[in-house]
Amino acid sequence: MTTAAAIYQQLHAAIISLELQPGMPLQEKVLAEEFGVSRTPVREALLRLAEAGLVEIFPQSGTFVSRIPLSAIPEAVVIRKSLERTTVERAAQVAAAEDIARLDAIIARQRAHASLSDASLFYAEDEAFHEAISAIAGYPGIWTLVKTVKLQIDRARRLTLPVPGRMATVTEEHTAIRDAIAAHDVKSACEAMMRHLGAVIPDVTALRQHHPDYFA
Amino acid sequence: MTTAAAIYQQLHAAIISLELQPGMPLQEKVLAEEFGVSRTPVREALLRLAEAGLVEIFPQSGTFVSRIPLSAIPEAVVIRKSLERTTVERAAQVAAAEDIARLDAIIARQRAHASLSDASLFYAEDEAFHEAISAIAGYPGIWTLVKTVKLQIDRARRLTLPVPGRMATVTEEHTAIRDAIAAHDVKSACEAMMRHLGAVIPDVTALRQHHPDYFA
DNA sequence: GCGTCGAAATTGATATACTAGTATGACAAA
DNA sequence: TTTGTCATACTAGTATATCAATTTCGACGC
Repeated sequence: MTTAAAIYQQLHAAIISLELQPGMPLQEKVLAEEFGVSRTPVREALLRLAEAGLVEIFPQSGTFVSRIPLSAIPEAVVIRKSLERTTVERAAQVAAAEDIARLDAIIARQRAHASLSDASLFYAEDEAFHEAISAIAGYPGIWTLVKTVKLQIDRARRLTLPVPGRMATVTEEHTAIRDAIAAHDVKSACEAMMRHLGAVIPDVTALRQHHPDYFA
Repeated sequence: MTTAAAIYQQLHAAIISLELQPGMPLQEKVLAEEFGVSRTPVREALLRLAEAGLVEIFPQSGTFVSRIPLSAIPEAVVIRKSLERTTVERAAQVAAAEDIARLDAIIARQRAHASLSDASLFYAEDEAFHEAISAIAGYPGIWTLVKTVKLQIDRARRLTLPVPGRMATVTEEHTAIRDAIAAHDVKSACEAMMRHLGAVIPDVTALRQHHPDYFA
C-alpha cells in the first residue's frame, strides 16, 4: 500500500473515532512532520478526506476536521434506509441456506461480544451483518455506498451516551431480520430492517447542547 | 477554481463523452505537458477520477481510462431506481404549485430541444428534471449520489445507437411523472419513474460485440 | 472605536530528483 | 520451440526546495 493510502486510513479512523475533534485544524506541514513524510502524500490523503466530507480545505487559509453537518443527517438516514430496503428485500428473495448460516455466524459472534461488552468488536460485526445482506442480495456495491453515506451519522452517534442494553436490542433486531430473510418473507424483512435503522437516529437536539462547537 | 479542479472537469467530460476511449493510457507527464502545468495538479485530478472509477491507476506501472464495468451496470441501475423511487415518492407528497411550475418549465425546454434534435441540451434538461425532483423532495444530496452512480451507465449508453423518437418518449415519460407528482399520487408517480428508469438500460450483449475492448 | 496597511501563515503550484515497482525484450538454457 | 533469467526502460510514488496567491490577524494611525 502507498504511504498516502496509509495516512488516509489513519486520519480517517481518527476522525471517525472523534480522536480528532470536529473543527480542529490540520496543517499539511505539521502532519507531514508527525508522520515523517513529505507534504505530497499528506496532501493526497487530505484531498481524499475532503471528498468524503471528513475534512474541509479552505484554500490559502487552512484545513480543518469537518464539523458534523447535522442538517445532512436526516437525508443520510433516508438514503441508507432506501438502499438497505433494496438489499434486504432482494436478499429475502434469493437467500440460500449457506447465506443464512453466514448471518447466523455473525449474530453468534455479536452475542459473544455483547456479553463481554466489547463495543468495538460488536460494532465491527454489526457492519459485517449489513455487508453480508448486501452481498447475499448480489449487490455488494450498495454496502460500499452505504458506508460512505453513514460516515457522519456514525460520528454523531459516537457523541451519544452508550445506552445500557443497546447491544442486546441490536442483536434482537438483527435476529428478526435474519428470520424474515430465512423465511423468504420480503415484507417483514423490510419492516424489520426499517425498525432497525429507524432506531439508530441520534438525538440531534441533545447533542447540540452538549457539544455545540462540534456541529455545523 | 484551482488548476487541478479544471483539469479534473476536462478529463471527466472527455471520458464521459468517450472522447478518451476506455483502455487508453494516460501519462501524468504527457498530460502535464499538454495542459501546460506541472505533474502535481494532474496527479490530483487523476486521483479524483480514480475514486470516481473513471480511470485506473496501477502504481509504478501506468494509468488508463477505465473500461466500462458491464457487470456493475445492473447494480448501478438498481441503486438509481432505489434512490429515485425515494425522491419521487417524497416529491409527490410535498410538491407545491411552484415546484410543479419548475418541472413544467424544464419539460417545455426539453420539448423545444427535442424538436430541434439538440441531443446535448436535451440531455442537460433530462438531468435537470431528475435533479429538480430530488430538490423538491428535500433531498438534494440524493441527486449528487445518483450522478456518481450513473456515470458508467451513461458511458455505456453513449455507445448505443441513437433511437429515433427517443427524445419524444423520454419527454412523455417525464410528463407522466410530473402529472403524478402534481396529483400527489405517490403510487403512480413511483410507477412512472420505474417505467422511465427501466427503459434506459443499455443492451449489454450488443455493445460487447461492437466494442469488445471497451468493457471489463 | 474603526479602518487601513502589512507581516505572517497556509495552501496551491512548480521544478527537480530519486526510489521502487512493472513491463518488455533480448538472450541463454533446456 | 519453450522456458527462465537478466538488463533495460518506463511509470507512478515520494522527497525537497521554492515561489505564488490568498487569507488571517494584529499593529498602527486616525
